[in-house]
Amino acid sequence: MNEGSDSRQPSAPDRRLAAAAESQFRRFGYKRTTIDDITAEAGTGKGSLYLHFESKQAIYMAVVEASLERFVEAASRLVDGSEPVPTRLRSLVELTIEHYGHDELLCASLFGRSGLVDGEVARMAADFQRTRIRDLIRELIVIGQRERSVRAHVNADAAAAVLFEIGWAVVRTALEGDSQIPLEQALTTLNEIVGLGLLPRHD
Amino acid sequence: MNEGSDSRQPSAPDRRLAAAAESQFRRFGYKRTTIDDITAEAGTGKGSLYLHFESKQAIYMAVVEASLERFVEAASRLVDGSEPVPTRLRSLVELTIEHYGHDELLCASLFGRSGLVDGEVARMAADFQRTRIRDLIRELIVIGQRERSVRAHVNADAAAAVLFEIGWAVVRTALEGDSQIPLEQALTTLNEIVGLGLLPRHD
DNA sequence: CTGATGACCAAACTATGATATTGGTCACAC
DNA sequence: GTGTGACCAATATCATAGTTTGGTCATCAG
Repeated sequence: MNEGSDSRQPSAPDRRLAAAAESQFRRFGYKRTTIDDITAEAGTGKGSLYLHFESKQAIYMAVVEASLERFVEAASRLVDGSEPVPTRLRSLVELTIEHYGHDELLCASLFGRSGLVDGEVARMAADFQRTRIRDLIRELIVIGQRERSVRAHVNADAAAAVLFEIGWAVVRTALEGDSQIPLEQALTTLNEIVGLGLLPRHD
Repeated sequence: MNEGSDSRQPSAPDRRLAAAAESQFRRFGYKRTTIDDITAEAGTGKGSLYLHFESKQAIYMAVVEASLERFVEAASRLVDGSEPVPTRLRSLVELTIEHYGHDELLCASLFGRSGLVDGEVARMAADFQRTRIRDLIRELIVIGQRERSVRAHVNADAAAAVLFEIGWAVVRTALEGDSQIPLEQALTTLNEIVGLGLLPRHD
């Protein structure tokens, strides 16, 4: 069995299908990609797709999940860092802007403003991403509380939800280029407010 | 001249047109309200509308501006209060939720999720509302800094922009009923983070 | 003469029917 | 037993005819 440089290499069909799907979804978006597009690129018959994935939606979600894991790996390294929690939060926001600014597929499904994907599958993909990112924030708060660098009085779930909304607003504004103030200033101000609060401190 | 209880009372045509427009826009939304609807209710000819307002958009914006002033008056009373700034902020968020939950016309133009209004005029109306609310927040911060109850180090413009995004996210989530956590808890957590920050305090 | 009116019209929108496309299925071939 | 692609119901798209509407301005009334 020669498994050399043949471009139609005999890897598992589900792998080939997933890779073809990612390629087609990134080029045409969910709405315009057909099952025939995917299976032609994967070199399988149309019906074979349903041996491995339940539906067009299911293979799209698989692509979204794999794409998001790339982001989550980088983000987890930030969460595990040693800087103050607000600084790590700021870095997480920056990484999100950077990553989503380069990943049209994730961006389209999370913000839903393009013609590339809409309807139920877009909602599912967005919920998945939101939940995953919110979990990262929660983890960061719990770590901070364990390190005693975050006030113990803060409820981790509620704070994660609130901070997610905050970070998401900044990310959305940055990606839409629709900001009232420069991004750097917004991040700095956010860092201050989230870290130190508005009230005077007597540290 | 008997100006008694006649329903077609001889008030100024621009007043009658504005009132008729508000009535029709609230009932049918911008998209479905026609100029004939408005002028029929106002008791004028169709062309008379253009003696007082430049376009359908212009009369809609006049209605939005008048409606928003009702909200701003109540909100200004909060801003001028004497409680801690984060508490006033929280009250402002609560008032916004309350007011927008009852004003479908403002809500539709600000959030743009209904079929009542869309396109350029919705953007204009939303920008107007955002700017006005952001100004209220800025005023609150400046007052707090003057009272020395807000840290002087915070840039008022940047903080107003960031806090607006924060409050807006909470308002939107509350009105969409799509929250991960109870609203009361979100408001409490928001109050804590915005007021005290995440970092330990040695007050 | 001045201001109000509503008929008019170009542009936009809507409805409808015909046609094309596509996700999913399964009988058939290997 | 497994993979395939023809098939089909459901959905989407397109073309066309008809309707509606924002804005204009000639006309009329006071």
